[in-house]
Amino acid sequence: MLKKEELPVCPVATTVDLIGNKWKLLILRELLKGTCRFNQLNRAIDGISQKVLTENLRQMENDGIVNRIVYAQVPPKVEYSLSDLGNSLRPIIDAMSDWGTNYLQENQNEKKED
Amino acid sequence: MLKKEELPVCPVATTVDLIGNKWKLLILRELLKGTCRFNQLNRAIDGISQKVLTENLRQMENDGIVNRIVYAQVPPKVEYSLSDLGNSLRPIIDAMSDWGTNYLQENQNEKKED
DNA sequence: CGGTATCCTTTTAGATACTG
DNA sequence: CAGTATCTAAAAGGATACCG
Repeated sequence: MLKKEELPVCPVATTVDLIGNKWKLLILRELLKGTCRFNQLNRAIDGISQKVLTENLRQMENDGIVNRIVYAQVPPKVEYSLSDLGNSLRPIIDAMSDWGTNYLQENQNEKKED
Repeated sequence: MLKKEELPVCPVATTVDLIGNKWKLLILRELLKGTCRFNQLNRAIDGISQKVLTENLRQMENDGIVNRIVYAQVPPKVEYSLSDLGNSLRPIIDAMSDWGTNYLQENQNEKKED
């Protein structure tokens, strides 16, 4: 039996530990649109480097959020997609998208009034 | 933090720029429960240092998410609370809380089967 | 109590070159 | 194409001392 002390007690902290950083949230945004190849992700996520993208994808794969399929062909083809667990994160990204949309609108209105 | 003019057009990226890091998400979790004094926050957020807490609170204040009220008394009393903008982030933290709750339950079940 | 200031360590990220 | 390896720069965070 698992000791309670080994589990983070707070649900928010648990989620934050798994996806609470800039790059993972942006990777999620991209993969929620559908399966993606490595370079597609690299281009779609503004400012991310190959190294950082690789590192974060590996972590998400280890955490069971992302699936990685390697096609045995030349040139190589690797497809990334969300697992069921990854897909279940959609409401979080949706909430962020909704909030951001609203925020950008307000911001736009402010600029008009200037 | 990006200046307003530099904000990416993407709503998710916008939200991520404002609150997409570990400590801000945990500060939000705490302040969504209600007004809080500095040391209360410091104790409630596991592992955060005084310095990091101060820095993040200042940024959130500058971004219009957090209100800071200083009472002119000795010993000092400073209360932090969420602005309307800050409160409007609630659905995001709620979604993270819901997901985390589920994740912890699944994790618990898995361990029982071991 | 609620901070600042300073110094130092750790973590994260960028740049570049190379490879199956 | 999809990485890895290496080195460096920058950002984040910790420890400690001090203050109104």
